[in-house]
Amino acid sequence: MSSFQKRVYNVTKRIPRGRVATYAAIAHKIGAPQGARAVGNALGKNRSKDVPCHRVVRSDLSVGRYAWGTKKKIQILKDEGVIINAGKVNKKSLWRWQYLSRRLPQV
DNA sequence: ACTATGACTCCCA
DNA sequence: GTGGGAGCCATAG
Repeated sequence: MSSFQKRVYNVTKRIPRGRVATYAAIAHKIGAPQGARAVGNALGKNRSKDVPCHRVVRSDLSVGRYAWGTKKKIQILKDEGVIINAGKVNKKSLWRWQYLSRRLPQV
């Protein structure tokens, strides 16, 4: 596994249940601010349950793709409490990295 | 080394 | 809101 993939997975693992992050935000977080597409490639290869790749969405807040289907991705997110309207996740569900060391803000 | 591909994004009409 | 086009960068072949 490449070091790029490791970085993507490590950051993705830190997204809490009930929150989402964007491909672009992850790319930026790992020091590749233009690498959103590469992040998608890396996540697309993951099949491990340890990496909650269903919590990664597009910048426009539409859900995006998923190895087991978009339907499944939406279903899991809803189960986790993420509100989805007209195919887009609620802004309030966006994970903000700067809150990492604080208590989870109310959604 | 080079080309093609894609779980993306931005910009403009 | 929508659709097309270009730019982007890690991978695969």
